[in-house]
Amino acid sequence: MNKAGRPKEFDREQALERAMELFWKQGYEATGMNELIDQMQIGRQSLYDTFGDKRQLYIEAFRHYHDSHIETIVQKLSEPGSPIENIRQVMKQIAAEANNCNCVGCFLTNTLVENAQQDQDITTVTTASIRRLEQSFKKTLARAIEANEIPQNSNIRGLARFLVNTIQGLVVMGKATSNHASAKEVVAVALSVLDHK
Amino acid sequence: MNKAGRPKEFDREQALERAMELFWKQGYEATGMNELIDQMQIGRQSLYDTFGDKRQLYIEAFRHYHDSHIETIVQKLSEPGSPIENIRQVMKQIAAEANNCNCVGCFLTNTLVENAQQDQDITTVTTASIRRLEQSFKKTLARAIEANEIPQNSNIRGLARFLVNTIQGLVVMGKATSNHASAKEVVAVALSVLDHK
DNA sequence: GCTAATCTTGACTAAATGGTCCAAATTTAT
DNA sequence: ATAAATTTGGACCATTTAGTCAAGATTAGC
Repeated sequence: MNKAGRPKEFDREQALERAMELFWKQGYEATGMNELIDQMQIGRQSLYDTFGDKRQLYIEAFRHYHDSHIETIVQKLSEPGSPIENIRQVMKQIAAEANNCNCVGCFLTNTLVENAQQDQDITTVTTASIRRLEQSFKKTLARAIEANEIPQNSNIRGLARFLVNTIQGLVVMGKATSNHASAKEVVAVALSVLDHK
Repeated sequence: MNKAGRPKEFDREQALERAMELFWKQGYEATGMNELIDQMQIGRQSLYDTFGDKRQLYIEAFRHYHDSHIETIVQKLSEPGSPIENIRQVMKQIAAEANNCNCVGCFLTNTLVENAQQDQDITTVTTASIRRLEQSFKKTLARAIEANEIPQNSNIRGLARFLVNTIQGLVVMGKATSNHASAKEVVAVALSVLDHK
């Protein structure tokens, strides 16, 4: 039986969302617990009780990112209609987001670069996100073959990996140039590999 | 007149090389001055006298990276022989390096992700490196047109940006998968945009 | 040999870090 | 009402951080 005590005064998901925003903007090392406490608007002890330590909070924030952002891309790719058009739309949107005012890029990319290969648990979750994206593109490309939008003998695994690779590139390049026109040009060239080959 | 005092006991470039290695492996925030002093094998005060503070040292380390690594790529692209073959070789090499044991990726990419858009001076030097790469690819593609290796009407600026974008993607993906076969697949697809279009 | 300039060494500092302790507050179940 | 369970707030702590200070060492020019 749950002899539940005093209820939490904050919403767990909302606090996590705020933690994610801060980690996303600043990275793991550059973000302090005091900043997190301010931004999350919860007490210090509540934070530690609910999320463990900084590292666990970060991983939880990453999971939140995966569920709220990566899965959104997956869903858009699987929408009805032309599979290739879905891919086009997703790529265009990412190119636009990578060059908007915030310029925060992508939390997955940031985490891969800052923390993967240094922390096994983080490598596990980031790799899972990458694979999820890759599989999602692959399924969409398989549907494109069925719909006769690309040739029967297309190497869909290679194309899927290529598209994920292009996305990661776009996000990094957005930090360098913040040039939407440039990103659009890159997407146009990248998508040309799907044309009437 | 230079009333030169006691000479330095260390080699500036060598110390910088070692600082670069550490920043490269761990990033800016995760690297402490004590670690740097150990790795660089110079005294604390010598470090501050010679390089200023941590931030200036980092920027100097980045310049060192540019001179020793980025310029190497530029040089390989401009070597005599088939321009397209030069591009092929460079892309293949980067795909291999992005998946070697160290898995440190590329210092330019790391810096872009961790520090650009937060620090103006860093944004300046990283953007310059990206532009340098882009121009180098563009020149190589122009030579490819002259050599009739690609069509006269090729959009060489778009292709150049696309190739730099692909490189950034490869480095990030290397952190996620460490799968050389996958990287080779990506490069193959990417280079297919240069085929008999 | 003296002086001015530079480098080296290690002790030191003030601030910030991630994390803990504990008492008071608030809830549910009995 | 009371007891058990949980959350809250803030004081607190040990460690680490980037950076400084000062005294001694080593050089070149005079």
